[in-house]
Amino acid sequence: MAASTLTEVARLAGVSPATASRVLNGSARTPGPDIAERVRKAAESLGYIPNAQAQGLAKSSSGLLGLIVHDIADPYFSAIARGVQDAAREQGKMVLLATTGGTPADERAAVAAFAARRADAIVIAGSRSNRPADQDGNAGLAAELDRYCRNGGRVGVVGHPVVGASASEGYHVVAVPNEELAAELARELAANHSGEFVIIAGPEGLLTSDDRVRGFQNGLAVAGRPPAEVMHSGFDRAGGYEAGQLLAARIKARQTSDSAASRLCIFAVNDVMAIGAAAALRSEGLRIPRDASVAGFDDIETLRDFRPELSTVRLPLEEIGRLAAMGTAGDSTADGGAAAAVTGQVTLRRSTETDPRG
Amino acid sequence: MAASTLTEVARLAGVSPATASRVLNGSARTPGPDIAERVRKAAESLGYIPNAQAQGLAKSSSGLLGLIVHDIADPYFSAIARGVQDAAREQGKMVLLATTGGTPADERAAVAAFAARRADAIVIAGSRSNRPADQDGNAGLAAELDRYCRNGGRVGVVGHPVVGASASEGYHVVAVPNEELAAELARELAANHSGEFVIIAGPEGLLTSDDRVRGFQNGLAVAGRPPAEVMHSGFDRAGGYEAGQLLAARIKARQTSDSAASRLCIFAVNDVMAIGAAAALRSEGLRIPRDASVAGFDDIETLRDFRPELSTVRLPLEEIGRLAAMGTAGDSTADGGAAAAVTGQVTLRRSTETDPRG
DNA sequence: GAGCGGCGGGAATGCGCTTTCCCGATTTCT
DNA sequence: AGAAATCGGGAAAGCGCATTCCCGCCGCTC
Repeated sequence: MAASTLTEVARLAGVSPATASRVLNGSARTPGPDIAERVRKAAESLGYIPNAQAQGLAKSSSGLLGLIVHDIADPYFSAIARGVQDAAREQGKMVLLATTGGTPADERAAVAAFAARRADAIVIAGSRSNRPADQDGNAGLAAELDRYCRNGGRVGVVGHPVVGASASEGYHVVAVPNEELAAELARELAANHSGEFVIIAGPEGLLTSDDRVRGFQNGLAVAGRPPAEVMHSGFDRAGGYEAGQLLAARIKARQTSDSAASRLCIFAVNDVMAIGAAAALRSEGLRIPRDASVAGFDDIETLRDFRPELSTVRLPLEEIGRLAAMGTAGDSTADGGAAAAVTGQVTLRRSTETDPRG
Repeated sequence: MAASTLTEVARLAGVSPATASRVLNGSARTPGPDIAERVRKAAESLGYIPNAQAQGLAKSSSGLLGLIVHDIADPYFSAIARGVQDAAREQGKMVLLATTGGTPADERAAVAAFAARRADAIVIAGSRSNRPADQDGNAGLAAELDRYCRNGGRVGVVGHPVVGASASEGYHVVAVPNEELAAELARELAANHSGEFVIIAGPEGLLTSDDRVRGFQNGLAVAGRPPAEVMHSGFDRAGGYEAGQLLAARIKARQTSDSAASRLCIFAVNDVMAIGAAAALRSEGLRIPRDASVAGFDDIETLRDFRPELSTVRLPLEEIGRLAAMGTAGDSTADGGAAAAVTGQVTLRRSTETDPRG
């Protein structure tokens, strides 16, 4: 018992399918009011729901917006997803979700699937990777995206252009000033911390992580500080926790050997890693900011109630998602490859206070 | 420059479209190996991507799974979304996302949109509402869902059946034992708390909230305690915060007037509300669990690093999403209206400790 | 060796809708 | 008033694919 079709509606209304189509789905030509009314009534009584697949097939455009994220349950991505969803709704589109865990091969598959569904646009969130192991995957992804663009698809990328993608038109990237903001964070921290800095980074090759590391080091340099040691770990809470454990041991060793040692200042390249690191320190009996400072990046909303309040860089995640999605609308050459601008804000809070009461 | 079509591939391979279709998309009849090879090569060289819309139109099934949530950025929903996404992937489906803010009217629209896209199944997460104001909306939603089911759609609901929906086949609900678990939580808390209980609930009529409140009260009764006062507020952090402010004032008043007053035990019907309440108390200079106990519900992953650790009821959110999505697969009468079972676990942590060192 | 079943392939139809093209009936302009 | 422009509606041709039906060919049996 399939849903009723436009033809049935037309027959019931005593008009041609063409006319029914014109009245029910926005057309340039609007039939007479009496006829329109009749059609509408017929549609109503039949509970007619237009078949979007058929519509899409006929006008070759689907009203679909593909969204690719690493993990929808990660608050970073879900915030972006909200923005994308918002924008999509405004454009009268629906969003198709794909989660890939950040694997270029999976991302490629997702792009292909979106292309198969003839999605009008694709938004890719999530750090690009430059690891040697992802070389092939990236090439494949780039090829797939290029093909998609050549076929008239529009793509919006959050953060970095896809590695190796030729910046053909239809491309749009929302640039996040990770490097600049990390540098600013470093400078501000350096102004208050006399001690040593350590960076807990994600896997080497993860562009977002690399950018933030580089920016932070630059900021340190500007402030006349030596470069911070960089520890590579997972880009998630577990990675932060792991690195935190290592650091905890080191901090404790230092405290005993050299009681005057200045506090370590730890910069984790994202908030969840920072939380992980903080948890590790705490589980080792260390307190923040008394025994060490900890800063993150992103300013994840759900984490704002964390104590001590995390110093971080606020990123307008939802806005970023919006922009990425919005950039895919409109005429295709308006901003071929152009980058929408987004700005963040260094936000110093308790976790890096230097007059530790805690 | 649209993507290449099956016909083009067929022509290039020197076969008929029928044959090309048979080799490229799983068919019962498999053409000879030599021909298959030729077709595959042609497809490859043309970068052929099957048009899912056309496929769907032809075999009337879309490979789409619709997911309806209140807000994808809410960790509760994003956890469920992950489970749904997982299940969808296993079934070779893609998920279509719709966020509605919990408004039945919007939910109805989303169902209609999914129906238009001929989604094979729809999963609805998020508390059903029974408010008088939602009466009409609920009726509309129920009608839309029924129509969808009659047309062969399958729907999975998290928590409660949609208000007013006739349990036709194709329906599947993942029951969450909110009431039982809340009762258990109440009993366990009552065993350790001699003081008064207060419940911070969501808006009246929100089924999930109501269930948890009812369960909690029952548990209290079983433990020989008088019913707790119920404060209604928003179902989110802000709501919890607001209620928390009121309670903070009360707690402080009590502390001054009656120094021997026992600590209040606050049950917020979900974790984010509990966090909000805790934040409010803290901003008023109160400490948990020293000045009051706080418990939540859901055990949101991102909130596990909150301090004091929140006592709550662990719900296997991801699993719930999986089950809801899985339940929509397979033959339609297997469990007409049946409920998949899910169980949670009361998890007492620091926020309700009665020997407060904090 | 003639008849028959089976198999590999193609022609054709239809999924439900949009849209161009066309045609008769009004209008409108010179 | 006659011609041209306009409008309101219908017929029909796809959109890209799956699938049913059909046909020719092969090997098989008796």
